[in-house]
Amino acid sequence: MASIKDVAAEAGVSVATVSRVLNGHPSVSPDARTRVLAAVEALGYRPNAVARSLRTAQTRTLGLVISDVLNPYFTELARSVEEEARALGYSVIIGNADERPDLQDHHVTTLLDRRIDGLLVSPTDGGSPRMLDAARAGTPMVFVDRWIPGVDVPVVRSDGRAAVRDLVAHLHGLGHRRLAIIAGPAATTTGRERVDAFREALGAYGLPLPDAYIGQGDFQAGSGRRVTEGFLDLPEPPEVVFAADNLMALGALDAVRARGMRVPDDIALAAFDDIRWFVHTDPPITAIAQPTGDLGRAAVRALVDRIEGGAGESVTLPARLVVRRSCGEAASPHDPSPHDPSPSPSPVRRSTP
Amino acid sequence: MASIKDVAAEAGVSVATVSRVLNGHPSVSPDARTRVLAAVEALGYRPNAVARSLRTAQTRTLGLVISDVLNPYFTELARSVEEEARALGYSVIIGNADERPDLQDHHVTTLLDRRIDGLLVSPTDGGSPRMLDAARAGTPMVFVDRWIPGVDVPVVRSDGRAAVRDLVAHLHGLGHRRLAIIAGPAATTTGRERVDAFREALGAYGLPLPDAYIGQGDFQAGSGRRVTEGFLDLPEPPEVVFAADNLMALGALDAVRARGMRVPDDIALAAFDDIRWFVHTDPPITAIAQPTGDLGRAAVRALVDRIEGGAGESVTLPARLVVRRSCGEAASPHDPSPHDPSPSPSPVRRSTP
DNA sequence: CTGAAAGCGCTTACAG
DNA sequence: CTGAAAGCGCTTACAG
Repeated sequence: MASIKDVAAEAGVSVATVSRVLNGHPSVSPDARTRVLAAVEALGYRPNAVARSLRTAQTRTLGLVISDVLNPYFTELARSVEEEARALGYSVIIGNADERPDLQDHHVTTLLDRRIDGLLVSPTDGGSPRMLDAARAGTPMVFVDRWIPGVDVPVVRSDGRAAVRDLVAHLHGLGHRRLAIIAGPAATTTGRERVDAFREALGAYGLPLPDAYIGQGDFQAGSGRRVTEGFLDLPEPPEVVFAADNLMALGALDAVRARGMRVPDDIALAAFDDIRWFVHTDPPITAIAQPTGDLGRAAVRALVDRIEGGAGESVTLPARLVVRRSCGEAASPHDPSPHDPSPSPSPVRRSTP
Repeated sequence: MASIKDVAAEAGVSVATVSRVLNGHPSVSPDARTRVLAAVEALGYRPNAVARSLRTAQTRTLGLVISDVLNPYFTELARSVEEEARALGYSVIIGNADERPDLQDHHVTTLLDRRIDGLLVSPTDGGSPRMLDAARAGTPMVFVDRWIPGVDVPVVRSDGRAAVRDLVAHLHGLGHRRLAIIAGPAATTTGRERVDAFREALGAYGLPLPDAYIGQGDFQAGSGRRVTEGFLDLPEPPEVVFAADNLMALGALDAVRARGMRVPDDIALAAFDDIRWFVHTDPPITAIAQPTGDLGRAAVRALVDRIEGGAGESVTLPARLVVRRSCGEAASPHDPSPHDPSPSPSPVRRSTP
């Protein structure tokens, strides 16, 4: 592969001059510039980013460590992150932790070894030593979606509290009183917060959230299935299962189906994190939708701000409830939720007779 | 951040010795080794991968350019690629082309500039000049899923021919005679092959595939919707729509639903590329499943083989038909397809009454 | 077993 | 405007 030396030789100038034209430095004679450009063209020369990074001490690369690529929520997040980063002149390297702290650590380490300019992370756990070190050592960092309390790092996330309240209001209005939740790992903020928000919203209606109605999941489908089976085995099973993410909702659906039961007739189901397929599941699933694309973009802007020496503001965006049919029929033919600006068909429109 | 010099000073040895112990070189005295290790520990030293790459001319990194991260098929492919690469000591950088040739080019260029050791690509189009150049220039490369004819690069893919034949047999057995397809871009091999396989399979039953029944899609949901609307507007609409990927099937579902029609009663639907949600859609969707994980792993092995000077064998794995209910009820209570080793519930088991 | 030195491909003060 | 030179952080023949 041609190097800058080859280009210099071909153009009859020094490597310094080649470097200057490549970097748009103003003090280069028009003649030199054209000769260099011609040489670049002739040799198909492309600057070696590795060498450039070593010299300039910046890689123009962002690391993104997500908890699970197979979760459409994170996939969409990753896509918007890459998009915004590209717009700002950065590349992004994604590390998938698969909800495993050890894998998360592996990726953080690898990314740091590559000297990425900044790190975006949605922590799988309470924070590995490596990540905490990085934060303390001053690596520009921003948390997205999930975060670690007590660490001085901006966090870009969405607040589902209001949406969860809307959901509970919706469920209560439908006559449901025994509501259960499949929680995410207690080590994650989203794992804890969604349970807290749910409990709080239930409290407003004088409803309890007994321990038996809190199933411990891990944000993966398998746990959703197991927890739901446990709920169904209870002497008094819940009337509603609220899954704290879409994959656990998938597992819940599997469990209900395996018993030959039906949603919402036998048990209602709702999920955190909306996905396109929820419109077409049987029945369409009521879900809380995050402004995923906005989160990804805001996170990148905050991180780039930090990289450039800024403070990197934290951002919290609201989530919203999207009512469909998985919790039962609405009382009126119109959407009872004033918080649903969804352009999707009215929830009472049935896709099955 | 501590450099190798700092470690050498701390340990009281030369940087050469530090480098040797870091790289497991045998000729280092036990004493020097322990001192170096202690210094590394004390300083929290981590080798700079950028510098190492510049010096060794290898990055231990693979590039993966996929057509669309939002497509679960590619997400799963990416995951298995990363997994196998990690097992072999490589990192992978993913570039998402979003089915756009210009974006694909951007990522190929960026990846090459970073001097990745090898490139795995599922081309969005007939092959950009940059990619063709890279292949010709000897960059170790392997095509996954989609490929470009006439380029001397191994391809790891799955052959859906037999599964498509099974699908057509299934449809024919159900009494369907007017079968349509939503094709992928003609510039992609999978876009062309799936139509060819479909036409061929129809031919075996003496069924035609008229132009009006070939809709041109782009592997995105929107095109699936538009094409399906076109089909439904035909004086003689098809009885079956076969979507060449899962996202276009989603669009088709949207279109059918928007008309207040039902699958399979009003029109049957089948898709290429199975996803977990297809079990829970209304109705469960009959699909052709690729051995995605195996493809990803085989592709990495082929690429690493190339990188290490091997030939990098091409691999073709069979896809299989998974019958569900979206094409109508099977005649017997048992799965009529002998090609479906799926552990999923029997296709005639109804999840809705 | 160990260290001094060269060099990977760049960028960038410093002189001119 | 231009070039020679230093240096980024490593690895690795070459001598000893």
